[in-house]
Amino acid sequence: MNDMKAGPEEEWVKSGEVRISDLAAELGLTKGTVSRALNGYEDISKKTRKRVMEAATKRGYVPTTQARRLAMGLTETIGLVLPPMPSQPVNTFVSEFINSVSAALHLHGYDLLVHSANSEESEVEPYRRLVQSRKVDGFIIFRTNEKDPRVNYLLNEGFPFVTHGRTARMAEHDWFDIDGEKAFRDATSHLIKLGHQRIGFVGGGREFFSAQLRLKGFRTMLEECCLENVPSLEQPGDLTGQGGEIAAQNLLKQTRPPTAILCANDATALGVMKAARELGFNIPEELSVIGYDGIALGAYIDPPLTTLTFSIEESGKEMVNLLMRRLKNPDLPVISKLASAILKLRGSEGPPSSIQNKYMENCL
Amino acid sequence: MNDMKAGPEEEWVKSGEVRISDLAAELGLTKGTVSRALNGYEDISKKTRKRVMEAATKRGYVPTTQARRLAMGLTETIGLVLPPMPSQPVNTFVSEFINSVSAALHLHGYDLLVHSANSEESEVEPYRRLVQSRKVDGFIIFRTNEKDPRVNYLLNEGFPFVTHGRTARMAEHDWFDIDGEKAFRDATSHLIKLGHQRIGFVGGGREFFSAQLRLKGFRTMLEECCLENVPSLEQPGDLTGQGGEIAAQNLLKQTRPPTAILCANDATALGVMKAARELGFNIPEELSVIGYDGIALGAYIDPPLTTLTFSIEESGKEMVNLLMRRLKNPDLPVISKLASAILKLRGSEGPPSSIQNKYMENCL
DNA sequence: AACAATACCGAAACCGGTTTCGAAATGATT
DNA sequence: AATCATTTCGAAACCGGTTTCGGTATTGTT
Repeated sequence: MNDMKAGPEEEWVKSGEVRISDLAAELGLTKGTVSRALNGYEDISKKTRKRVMEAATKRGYVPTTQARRLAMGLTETIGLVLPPMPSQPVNTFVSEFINSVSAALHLHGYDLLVHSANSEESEVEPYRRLVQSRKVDGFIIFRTNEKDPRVNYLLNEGFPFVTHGRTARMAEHDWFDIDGEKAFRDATSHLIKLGHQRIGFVGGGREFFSAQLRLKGFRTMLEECCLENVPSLEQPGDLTGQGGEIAAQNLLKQTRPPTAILCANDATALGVMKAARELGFNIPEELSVIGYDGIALGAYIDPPLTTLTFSIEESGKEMVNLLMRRLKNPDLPVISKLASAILKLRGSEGPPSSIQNKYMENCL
Repeated sequence: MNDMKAGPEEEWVKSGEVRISDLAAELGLTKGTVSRALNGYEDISKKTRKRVMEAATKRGYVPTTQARRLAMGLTETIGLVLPPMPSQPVNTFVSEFINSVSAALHLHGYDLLVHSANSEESEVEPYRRLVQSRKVDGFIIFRTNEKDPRVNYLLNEGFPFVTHGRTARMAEHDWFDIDGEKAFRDATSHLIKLGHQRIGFVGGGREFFSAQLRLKGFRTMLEECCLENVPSLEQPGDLTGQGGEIAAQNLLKQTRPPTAILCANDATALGVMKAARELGFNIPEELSVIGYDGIALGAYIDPPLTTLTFSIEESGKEMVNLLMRRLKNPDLPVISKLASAILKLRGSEGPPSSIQNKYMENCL
């Protein structure tokens, strides 16, 4: 720029080819000095700092991440291990979550390493490998189980992590979660206010803590409204569409089928709706269905699926905040954050057709 | 193990705390020798190799990835930049794709770095940063545009990458793609054989090469079967549900609406089905709908969505294979791989109700 | 037994940065 | 002008590995 007559040998088109030693040699300094100048050390004169800065931008110098990280003894990388995919993935949660986590990490100068789990090996194996090879500084864990081997392993190692979802040892680690219990209280209350008295519930596997909490919210609200808790109306599920189908058949073939079904997630709800259609139940006239997750696709089916939804972006952000705090100071007391889901009414629920059960007015 | 009387100071519970220099000191060797022993060099005696190996496993030595990579001048990491999320993501492609790519990379000892794109900056900016900071050895790119700035940048830099989807410069880089043209010829042919003569098409944005190829397949088959190509039956879309709704309204409000609609993807098809329902069209009796992507959710709606589907897992594997080949030998000629989609009949298509147009028998 | 060939390992440079320490140069103080 | 405090930078160690080179010790050959 400052000397066009220098000719083409002055061009530095290819990026990333200049090292700190090149800069140092060019400026007649040592690489230590150049490094300190670039990193804002106080023992560098304004003049040389300016020289260094200008040369760096002119030559397009960008420090080699690997070398910097090795020298500083950190990886600036967070690991996220994908659980083995269900055969029929219906949820966009994972990609949205990865997106928001990655974006939030980037603000802190951290990278996201995504690892896939091999279903043939132990669940903790990927974590062990990443820890031992020192590829990451911490983990983002989601879809926790109540007794989670990953959590146990990392707690034992003293390795930083944050979970999306609670565990049996939630008092020992940072976590973020959606208040599924409250969400299902709300949804149940909504159905009761509509006049429903026989409400079915399709849960998730026992291993998923969150599904248990949703069931708890359902039961709590039933009790609060003086409605009987009928065991046959509580069906187990597996958070998949197929599980929903089976559960719905069990519910709807009963002599007194429920007039509404709460589902532990949207995939389950879709299965329930499919089975209901096949058994001749009109939705929402003869059967109300409510899901959980807020998947966008629910808006395009007939009728659109009423669901409990929450901000995945916020989840990602909050979890990253928790993790960054932990990395900065490992000795801080554990903290947690509970966010709430909101009931998104879209049309798959309504008042029961035959008000054969009188509404119990002693409960609001 | 060999001396339990040594007491607890012989325990090495915490993993990843032992360095190669520790091993060397313990064995009375230099770290260079230990390194060569572990990496299978020939100039190490069987005896010392055995000693080193045993000590390594006993102490749980795992080399620090950062240091190894710095020394060897490679990152063993592949970058994948997520495109800015649409406001309403309906597709599980991304998470499945990440999963399969990650798994395939792992087999080669590579990691996957997932980066999110900031919609406020240039599309190539994330790539530039990752290249300059030398965080990755190559890229996996998906959802290509015909004129793709990312491809232009990386080609100019001479940086390795593979695309999922073709571009205008596909002769210059490795790519993997689904043969969307053939897929839509098949789908169109299927509809024609069912008796349809007025077939609508809802495309994607002009920038998506793949959407253009699907349109081409549609047109080709129409021509092959001597059916008139009616411009008003070709509607633009944007690969979203909303776009599908608008396009369907444009199609179905015509005086002679189509009896079938082909959609550039499943999200669009869902929007089309929603609009059709609202306009009183029965599917598939009065309107056939076919999508593309094979999203699992399509099986749970009413009627289940007939779609063109392909193996995302295979896509990921193949792309990783292409990229690994390129990294091993950058000077190899570019190659590409075209996989085919298959028509998955699920029920959203059937013969047109009123056979008002006689079937042209001069075409099969 | 003398010599050449081979096996085996140590020493040291290197990857590309960061950070500590001390010395030289500069400025301030008396 | 001599002394002391500051500013500014060079030298070198370090992070944790890999890889080249050369020198012994051992073996094989005549």
